[in-house]
Amino acid sequence: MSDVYSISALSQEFDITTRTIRFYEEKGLLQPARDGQRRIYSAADRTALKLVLRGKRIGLSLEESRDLIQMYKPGGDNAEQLLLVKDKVNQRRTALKAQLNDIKTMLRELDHMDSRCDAALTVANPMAKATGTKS
Amino acid sequence: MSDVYSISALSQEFDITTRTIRFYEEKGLLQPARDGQRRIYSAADRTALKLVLRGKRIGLSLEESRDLIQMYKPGGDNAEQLLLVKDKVNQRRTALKAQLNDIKTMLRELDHMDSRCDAALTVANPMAKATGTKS
DNA sequence: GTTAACGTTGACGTTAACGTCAAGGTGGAC
DNA sequence: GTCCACCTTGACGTTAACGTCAACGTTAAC
Repeated sequence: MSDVYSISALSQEFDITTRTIRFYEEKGLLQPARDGQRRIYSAADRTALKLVLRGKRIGLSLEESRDLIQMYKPGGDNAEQLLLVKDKVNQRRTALKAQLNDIKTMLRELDHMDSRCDAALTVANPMAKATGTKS
Repeated sequence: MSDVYSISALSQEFDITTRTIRFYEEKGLLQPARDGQRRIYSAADRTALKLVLRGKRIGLSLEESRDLIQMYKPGGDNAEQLLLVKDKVNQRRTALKAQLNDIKTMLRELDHMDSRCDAALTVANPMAKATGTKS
């Protein structure tokens, strides 16, 4: 429950290099506090880092993740800002839904290929049982 | 229903440059036939290209897409090959399911942010109606 | 027969996202 | 006080995925 972290602690937790973490700071994705020279990461910084890494896993660029993090933050702006954020949120949501469909389609195709492999294997060796990995 | 395509026809259809298509060939993702010098793309080539582009949308590298395309192809190999393919298929499937969960989580968070924007807007201006974009 | 549209092969440039290495500061353990 | 593990800031290198440009072949239209 120590709610501050060193750079190496975060790098170990998420299995990334310290260089990567510093790089994210260069790009404006993180703004850790300092103790003298040393970087001190808060729980919020850690959360932001998690967001970036999840963003990477789903194919977002660092710039896109930075925008998302920005949207997460202040919240209490004027109406114009809020509408702009809402718009961006909805754009991203539309993109994610499309991506979700792409993934579902590919999963169906992989299921299909798996079945066909099983079929071919059964023909080659009717005694062996297919390993059930589906769903 | 013309089942062959020129490089520019495909580039227009998918809104990519001809350079990109040639690059994919360099990387072994496409192997179009030739009419003299000219590249001739079959329906199968076109399908492979679609797979690559979908792969990109969901964050796959070209190398990963090439592997997937390879798995789609022959089918009638020996048992050892088939088991290897089955294994790769299942690895990819596991990864895609994880990615699917990441996306669903992010979609939920975006929904949440959208609601909070609406709430903040309603406080600022109780008369205006929120634009329903959800689900 | 020449022009315009389309194609070809290099070859070099660019951007994102880090890796790698050098040179040095710093704080606690002994 | 002197290691040593950890941290710092540069600065240059690298890989993937193309963009861009030059120089040239080809073919259907006029």
